[in-house]
Amino acid sequence: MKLEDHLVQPTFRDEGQKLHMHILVIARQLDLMLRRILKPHGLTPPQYNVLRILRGQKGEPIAVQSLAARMIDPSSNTSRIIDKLVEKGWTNRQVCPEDRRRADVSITPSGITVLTGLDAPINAMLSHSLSGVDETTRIQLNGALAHVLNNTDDVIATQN
Amino acid sequence: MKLEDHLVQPTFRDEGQKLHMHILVIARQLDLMLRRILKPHGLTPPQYNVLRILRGQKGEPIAVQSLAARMIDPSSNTSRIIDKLVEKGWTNRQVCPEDRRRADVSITPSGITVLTGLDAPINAMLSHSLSGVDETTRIQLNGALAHVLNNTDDVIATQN
DNA sequence: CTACATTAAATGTTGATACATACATTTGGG
DNA sequence: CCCAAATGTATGTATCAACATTTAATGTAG
Repeated sequence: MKLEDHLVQPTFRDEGQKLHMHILVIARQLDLMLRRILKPHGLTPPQYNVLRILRGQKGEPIAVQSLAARMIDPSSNTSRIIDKLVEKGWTNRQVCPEDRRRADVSITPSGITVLTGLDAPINAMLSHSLSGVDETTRIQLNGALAHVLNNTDDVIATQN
Repeated sequence: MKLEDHLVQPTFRDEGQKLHMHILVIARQLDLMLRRILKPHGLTPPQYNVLRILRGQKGEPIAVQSLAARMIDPSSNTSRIIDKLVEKGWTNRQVCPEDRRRADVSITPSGITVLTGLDAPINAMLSHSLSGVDETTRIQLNGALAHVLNNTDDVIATQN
């Protein structure tokens, strides 16, 4: 199904507009697919994102703000996302002894287990979404998108 | 700012993973920038999306479900999004005479005015985000992303 | 014509999100 | 040592979204 069919639109003004729409619609699709895989496990995409980061820490606890900086969606509600994960027993949170403002977060063995079960279906989904896009094209895409990301950063930054 | 800095991650497993992250992070950035432009006007991105579609109808009313099909984010809350726009006097909604289950929606002159004022800043923002990406590259990107979109559709469709 | 299914839209409910603010703790200048 | 500013996290609030259900209108089989 082409982008035009997705948006029931015969043509786009130019390649730039089409590119924006492609990015927005694909991001939306990826999010939807991820949500469907996660839902039976009681996880949302941001929660999954946090668990992935914690697993990457290999046992090293991490402060909430460092976690937020690594998230795809660095919302200001990282605390509440962690709340949910703690409730389910997938993460630990404890006040950092050196700086009692900080909260150290880490993943539990049970959290690792959940992630392990999700690895296969999620990798399959992601890999399927890129099937038919060869390595050279992937590298080209990343190169161009790095440029776009750099441009958007300008705007975001000047308004902070 | 590179993707690696955004996610405070030294490297990515492969180009595919990087591509996914690029798409998700850029979509997030575009949404954030759009939100910032719209907020002073009391609009959210989905509301803006609806107004754009209605303007594209050039006066022709459209049913709620057709509207939903054209939206970037075809949530099931199109009714409530229209509620907000009607409250603000930017759209009309009236029962369709031929099929009284349907509700015909159209944009008001005041809605057109709001959109007109937004055109310049939003086009500037979008065009800036793609600056430095030449036409050839844009076409290549769209070609590859059309492929990706096609792949994700498989997954979405088979689960409907 | 009635009964039942189907369609279109609206709404109830629950949970998540953005943004602003509050609270607690630490830091650093005087 | 004290207090103002900065920092790290949590929470209040309003909005928004997803999903399920409801209401109303139309289509269709017998």
